[in-house]
Amino acid sequence: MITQKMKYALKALLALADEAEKGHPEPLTIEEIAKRSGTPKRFLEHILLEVRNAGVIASTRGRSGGYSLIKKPNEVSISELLRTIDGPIAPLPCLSRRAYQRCEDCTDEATCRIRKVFADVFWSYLLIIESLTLEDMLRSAEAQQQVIGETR
Amino acid sequence: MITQKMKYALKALLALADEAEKGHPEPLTIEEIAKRSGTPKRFLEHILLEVRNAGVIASTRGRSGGYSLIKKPNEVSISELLRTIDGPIAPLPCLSRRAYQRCEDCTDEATCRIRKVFADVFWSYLLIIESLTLEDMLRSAEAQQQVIGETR
DNA sequence: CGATAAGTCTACTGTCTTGATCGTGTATTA
DNA sequence: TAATACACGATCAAGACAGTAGACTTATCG
Repeated sequence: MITQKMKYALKALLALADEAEKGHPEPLTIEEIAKRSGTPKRFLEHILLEVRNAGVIASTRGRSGGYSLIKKPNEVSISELLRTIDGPIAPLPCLSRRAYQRCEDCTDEATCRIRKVFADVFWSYLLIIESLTLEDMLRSAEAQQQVIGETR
Repeated sequence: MITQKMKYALKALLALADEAEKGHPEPLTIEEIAKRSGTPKRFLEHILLEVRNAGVIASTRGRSGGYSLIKKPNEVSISELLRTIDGPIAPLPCLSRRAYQRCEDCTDEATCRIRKVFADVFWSYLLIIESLTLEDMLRSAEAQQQVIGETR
């Protein structure tokens, strides 16, 4: 299960992408994004900070400030966002590339049957999810303009 | 990430399956399984209970009692075990068949872009993992006999 | 210059989940 | 009937999850 936070992050990015598509270069305020995405404003602050630190969006301060998308939707990787918000996506710590951790009581990774089986599943899964981008969400069928109301 | 509990469950099943393969029909005691799988004994009790309630293993009480596998390894579904031990495997509650739950603030599932994208990923993922059985783990490469030492 | 509208940063707080442990049961059989 | 095994509910500590709150910085408008 992906977390609530991840859903909020996606809704926020959808709101920003929808706005950018309309040719609007003006940033959206946290308040505005919160309204459109149905996210508690104070919680959204934290989420946007994380997404910004991941280099997907940029913020400007002061009057008429806000957030805007600084990548093209087809360059915003969903799996990267998942890692940023929810942490490693590997089923086992010993299968994670970026957050590798040896399983404490594991004597031999090479012969571990649990690792072996989940590795196979995981590689196939990665192949699918690594290719997903924000663009796939934008183009997904005849979705409404309204971001609010998307799966919470 | 799968939980520690799930890893323990898999190791316990591997121990039982290894034993069954040797033509041993005698049940293994919790104590024995705990030793072989490196699981805290008192914790393993609960895990085996759940696995038994799922119909994968059977228990006999009293002297010379213990647990034994009552399904053929190729009939023990890893995804079912995952659901039993770790809960739903769908990325969103609204995508789970057995544990379906409407997302609270979702006004229209049919047009939800988050749901749509994750649905596509999920179906592909299901295809892979639903076919996995305990047998795949048993036959996985040249694994050692010893269950202990498998990925924790 | 100062009021105001924005984002930033550090804490904190309930509630639930995870990973256990403990005590006390009940069933079986030598 | 004592010993050996599983059964089951209660409890617990630590961490994750979802959110709140307060104080602070930055930019712009009048």
